[in-house]
Amino acid sequence: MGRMSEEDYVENCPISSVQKIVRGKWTMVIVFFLSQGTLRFGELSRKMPQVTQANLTKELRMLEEYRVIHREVYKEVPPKVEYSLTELGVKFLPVLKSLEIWAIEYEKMLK
Amino acid sequence: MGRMSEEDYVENCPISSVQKIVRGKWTMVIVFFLSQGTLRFGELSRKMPQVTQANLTKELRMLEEYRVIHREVYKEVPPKVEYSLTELGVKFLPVLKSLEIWAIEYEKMLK
DNA sequence: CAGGATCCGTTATGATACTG
DNA sequence: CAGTATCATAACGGATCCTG
Repeated sequence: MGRMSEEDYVENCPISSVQKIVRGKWTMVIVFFLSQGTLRFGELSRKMPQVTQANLTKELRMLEEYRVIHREVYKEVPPKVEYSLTELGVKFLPVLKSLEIWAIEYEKMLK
Repeated sequence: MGRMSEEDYVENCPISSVQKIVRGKWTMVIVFFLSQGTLRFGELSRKMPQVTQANLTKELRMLEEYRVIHREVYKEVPPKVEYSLTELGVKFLPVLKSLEIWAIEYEKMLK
């Protein structure tokens, strides 16, 4: 493959393929929490009280579909579902970190 | 400041303050293009044919408001407006880079 | 307990036409 | 050239109730 022209960037650039993942309102927060270890749905939900269960479910399903997190269902009563980062999810942590660094720069700038 | 508890993350974490910037559908693409140099509205618009002028304007205004880009208006006829990255915008480039790295990992994973 | 289903208002985005 | 204005639609986000 040759050099990518600027004109093709929007179509071909890798970022556009993952943008829909990053754009989820809670994806990064979810990844952050799961970076500290496996969590059950209820635990995650309690850490993010602003998010309704319906929306949390939606985001989790999206992250699962994109293979950022893993969903383990235990066939028990009462039901038990655990979420954890996949390998791909772990590899996302540097992105989270660099964004955090920028966020700090951003806050400094506001003063 | 002491350690941030997990429970406070969503409210206090720096990321939430910049999330709305990152979440813009075209913000990262705009920043990418401007990282290569100043561009006029029309030039940028031609590089992103998927985006309507109206929406491009909105995103540019948002990025300007958040001080990621600078908007220079020349009082001429015909009008001329140039966009460029601010210092803060330049500092965002590592984030873009780390996301790109992850995106490449992501594509590999799909095979 | 985990999350599915539904309703519904708010944003986001798009197409198109128009203007200083 | 660099937008605005208008209208229409789609996606998002929240609240509420339901179920294996």
